[in-house]
Amino acid sequence: MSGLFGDWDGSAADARRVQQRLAAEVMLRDDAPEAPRWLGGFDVGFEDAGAITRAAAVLLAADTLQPVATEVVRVPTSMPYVPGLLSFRELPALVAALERLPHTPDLVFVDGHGIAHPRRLGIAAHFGVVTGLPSIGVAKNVLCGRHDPLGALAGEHVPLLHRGEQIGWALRSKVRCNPLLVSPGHRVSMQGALDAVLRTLRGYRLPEPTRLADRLASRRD
DNA sequence: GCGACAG
DNA sequence: ATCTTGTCGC
Repeated sequence: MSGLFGDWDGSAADARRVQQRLAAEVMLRDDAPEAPRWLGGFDVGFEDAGAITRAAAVLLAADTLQPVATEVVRVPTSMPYVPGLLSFRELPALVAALERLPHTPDLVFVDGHGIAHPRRLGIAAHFGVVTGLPSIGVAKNVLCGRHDPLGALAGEHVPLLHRGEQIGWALRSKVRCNPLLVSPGHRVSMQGALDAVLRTLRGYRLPEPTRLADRLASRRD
């Protein structure tokens, strides 16, 4: 593949065309050959009033969920945030951080949506397609679609629907916290995405991979 | 035409 | 996303 965005000409209209083309390559089946050994957590933050994009990558052992390596990459911010085009702004930094990890993750969790996107190519799905890695999107807010009211207990979940199809799940990951929006990115099924997030929750609203990356990207750690 | 709109 | 301490509620 020629780069993260193919032959994108830089315009918003063309970015949407590129998304439609890449969305056709998304694979929504669990085809992981074996039990994942390494998990990856990815998120982006900003410095200098947005002038610098700060990408964080965390590698965790799948069995213990303990971090074994972290990477932070800082690059000049290339474009403003445009709803629906988040990956064009954040993906380059995230992939750079991925390439610096000592091991390639077997399954990746990205802060943002997977296929729960107008053209079914949120940043987690885009990340998966260009890297070829199984990926899952974990977002804190809805971009498109809607869902029924959610129960108050941790673990309760309902489908996130858009144009008559399920694009993800609204998940109460922790009591008294707003639900998470979970959606498959690439090489993961709808059920597989939910199961993977449930398995990596450890008492916080965010699953460990994304929670640790979040702390690094937002300067807190 | 009028809102909504990941991070 | 980010600017930012204490504070209300469970």
